[in-house]
Amino acid sequence: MQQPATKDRIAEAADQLFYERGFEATSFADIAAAVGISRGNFYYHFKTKDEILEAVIARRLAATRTMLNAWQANGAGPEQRVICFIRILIANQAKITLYGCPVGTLVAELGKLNHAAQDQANAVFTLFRRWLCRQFVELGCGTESDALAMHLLARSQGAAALAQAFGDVEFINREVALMRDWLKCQLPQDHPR
Amino acid sequence: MQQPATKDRIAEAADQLFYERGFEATSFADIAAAVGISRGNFYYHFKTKDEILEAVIARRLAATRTMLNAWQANGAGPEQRVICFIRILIANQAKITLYGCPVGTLVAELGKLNHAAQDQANAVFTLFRRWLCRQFVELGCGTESDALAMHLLARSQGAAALAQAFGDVEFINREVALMRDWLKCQLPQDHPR
DNA sequence: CCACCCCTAGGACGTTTGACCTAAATGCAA
DNA sequence: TTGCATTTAGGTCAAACGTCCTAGGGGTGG
Repeated sequence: MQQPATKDRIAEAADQLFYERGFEATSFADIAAAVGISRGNFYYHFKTKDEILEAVIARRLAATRTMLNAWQANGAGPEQRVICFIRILIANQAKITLYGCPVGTLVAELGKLNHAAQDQANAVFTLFRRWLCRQFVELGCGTESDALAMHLLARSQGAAALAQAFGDVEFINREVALMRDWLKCQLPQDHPR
Repeated sequence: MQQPATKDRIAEAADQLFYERGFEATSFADIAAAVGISRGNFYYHFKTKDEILEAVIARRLAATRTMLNAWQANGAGPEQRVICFIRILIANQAKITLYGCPVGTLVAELGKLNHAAQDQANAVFTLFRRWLCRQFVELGCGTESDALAMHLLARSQGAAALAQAFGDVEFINREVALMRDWLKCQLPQDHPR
C-alpha cells in the first residue's frame, strides 16, 4: 500500500522546512513544491496546517523514542548513554549552526503565539528530560537526577542557540567538552559539593 | 519638539510585540492598534517593516549599552558586575518564562530566514560578549576570558529556553545559583573575593 | 493672514496566505 | 469487470498582509 508513502514524504518535507524556515514562514506551496506534488493532493492527506504540524511532531517524537531506546539497548552504561546525548550536538553540528536546535526553536516559536500544539512539541523535551533523569538515577544521583537532567538540557540548548547566533561550529565542540567534564563531576564519588 | 514621541512610541510597542509574538507574527495593524494610531500615520514614520525592525534593534542596542555602562560605573568589582548580568534572568523571570530571551528568540527567528537584520540583532549578543569578556579579563582569566563569556552567555540562553518551554519560573533560580557557583570557580586563586 | 510643513487619518492597491472545491485521470485489488 | 484509493491540475474564496496615496488638521514663521 502506498498510502503512507506520500503522506510520509509530505511530513518529512514539512519537518525539514519547519526546521529550516520555521513553522509560520513555511507555506503549503513551499511544502508541496518540496515534495513535488500538487496542492490538491496535499489537501487529500492533510486538511489543515495544524494537522501537518501534528504529524511532524509525531514524527519527531517517534524518532526520538527510537533513538533513546537504541541507546538504552546498546549495552553501554548510563554514563556512556548520557555522553551519547551530549554528542547529538556534534553529530548535528552543521545544521545546528545554521538553524539552531530543532526542538528548541520550534517550542519557542509555538510558545510565542500560544499555539495549541505547543504542549505536543514540548513532549520531545520531556522525553529527553525523563530519559536523562533515568540515567542519572542509575548513576546514583538520587533526588537530584531530574535537576541534573534539566541542567544538561539547558546547557545543550544554550550551546545550540549561541552556535547558531554566531555561526560558530567550533563553539559546539568546546561546550560539549565542558559538558563531558561536568558529567564526570556528577558521578557519585565526587558528587557532594 | 514632539517629533520623536510618536516614533518612539511605535518603536516601543513594536519592541514589545516582536518580543511577545515574534517579528513575522506581528503585523502593522497590531503595532498600530497597540500605539493607538492609524496605519497611515504609521507609514509616515516607518516606510517598511524592516525599518521598524532596525529601530527596535537600535533601541535594544542602546538600552543594553546604557545598562552595561551603568554597571561599569557603579563602583563594584568585576565579579559583582558579572553577577549583575546573571541577575538579569531573575529580574525578567516572568517575561522569560512566557516568551524566552528577547535577544535569543529574535536572533533565532531572523536567522531562520536569512533576514538582513540578523547581524544587527546579533550585535546585542556581541555587546554582552565583549562586556563579559572584559570583566573576565579584569578578573585575571587572560586568554580564556572570551571563552568564559561565551559559556556564560550560553548558560543564560539555555536557562531562558527551558524556562520558557516548561513554564518553570523556579528553574531560572536554580540555574542562576549554579552560574554563581560556576563563577566562583573561575576566579584565579590569588584574586580576593 | 497666509503659506508652509509636520503629523495624522483612513482608505485603496496588489499580493499571498490557508482553506476549500471540482472534475478527471491513474492504478491497484477484488 | 467494477470499485475504491490515490493523484493531478486548476479555480475560487475571504482574510490578512505590506505598501502606498491623498486629504486634511494644526501649529509656526513670514
